[in-house]
Amino acid sequence: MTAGNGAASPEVDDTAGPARTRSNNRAIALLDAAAVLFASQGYHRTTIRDVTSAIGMRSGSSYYHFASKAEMLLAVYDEGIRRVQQSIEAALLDTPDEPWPRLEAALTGHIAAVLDPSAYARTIVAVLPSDVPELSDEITARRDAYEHQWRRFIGALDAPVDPALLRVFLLSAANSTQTWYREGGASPAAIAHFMVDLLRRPLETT
Amino acid sequence: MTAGNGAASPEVDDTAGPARTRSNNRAIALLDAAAVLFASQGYHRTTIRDVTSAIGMRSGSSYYHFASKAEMLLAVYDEGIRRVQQSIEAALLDTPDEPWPRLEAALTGHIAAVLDPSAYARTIVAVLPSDVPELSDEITARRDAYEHQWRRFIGALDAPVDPALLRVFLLSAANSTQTWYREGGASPAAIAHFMVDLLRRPLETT
DNA sequence: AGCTTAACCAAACAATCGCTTGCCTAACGC
DNA sequence: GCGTTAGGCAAGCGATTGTTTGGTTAAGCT
Repeated sequence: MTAGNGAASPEVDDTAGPARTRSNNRAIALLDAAAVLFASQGYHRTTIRDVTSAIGMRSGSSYYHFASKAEMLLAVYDEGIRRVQQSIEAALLDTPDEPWPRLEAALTGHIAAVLDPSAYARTIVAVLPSDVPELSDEITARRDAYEHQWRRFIGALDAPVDPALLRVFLLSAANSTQTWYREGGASPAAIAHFMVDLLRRPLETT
Repeated sequence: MTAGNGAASPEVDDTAGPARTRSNNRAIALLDAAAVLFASQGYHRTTIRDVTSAIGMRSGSSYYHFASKAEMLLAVYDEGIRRVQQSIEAALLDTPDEPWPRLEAALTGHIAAVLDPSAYARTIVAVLPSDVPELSDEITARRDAYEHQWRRFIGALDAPVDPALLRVFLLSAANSTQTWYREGGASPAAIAHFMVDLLRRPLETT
């Protein structure tokens, strides 16, 4: 009697949706919804009931796929990092093997991933290690691993500046797009070009 | 069993602390603790019990000073903005009236406020409007008002770049100090100088 | 056809949250 | 001294949270 019409189906209307097959794994749909909610509302404001009801599922069923809310976040996090790196490699494909163009391409890939509506990458920016103390170490490790690979892009420039400072500034500026970007604005490539241009060309007017 | 040996003093040990005078207003102590917790843990992970027990007070007593948790955050927010602006004006005092030095001084003031251990300004960076939907409008208004005044610093440069983009990049980079800054690192003035230098001097090596 | 089991639901659990209520006490103005 | 009241405590309220438990259904192999 899951779909009773006389009695109440209190949380979810299950009239729609594709037919359930055996291993039509809804864990992915769960992660998709979780990514959007984690990215837009943060970890704490997002409840398991929010995530499950977004795909027409009851809250308890989530625990068939993920052992806990924290583990669900970790799965979103991993997929998010996978997608940023994939986006960067895609942008690097048709790029000449020179330091500045490579940096610009990497920034393009990073920004494109952060602005992607799938929201997986956005979760990495939105959910900080301090938000989930129980996962603080694991989240920090993943963030560090990702940021560490940026050293090669910065280091290759051989510029007369502190590479660590330049790295954090570039990444934080790139992540800020998530805050102010609106539909129909400049493309990720244009934004990345603007950033690189800021560094290469002197702004001095006098 | 925090202190009690015979009977229970379940939450707080009240053996210490200065003598209570009539209007020795503990609302300020409450705000001080709230600022630290909001900034380090975020809004949702911080409970009224966390804040009150940090200063040896019971949770209910908070509502004598603040009507709600949200109103408490708003008070921290207002004080935070007051302190950033005050910090900027202090840095501008002995600065020549020229665009680039003024921008550098403003950045110095902003960074110094964000790194201040009082954590009031840090709360502005840590707590986003989307974290507290009921206060979204009020928080956004305060953020916008603050960011808006940065237009004069950027606009005065008369540089050949999109001033809006330059503004968000500079502010997000300055705010990022909160994430990576560790005790004994470069001074706010040095960090600000580094940022301005990135813009003024070309990094091109070839 | 029969059995297994992936996948889900219904219902409740204990814990914690923001917040309210009623009471107490001591500092202050008169 | 005396009444007022700022300031705080003790205790609990209702709502919501992450999570558990036991049952139900149908897909898929044999």
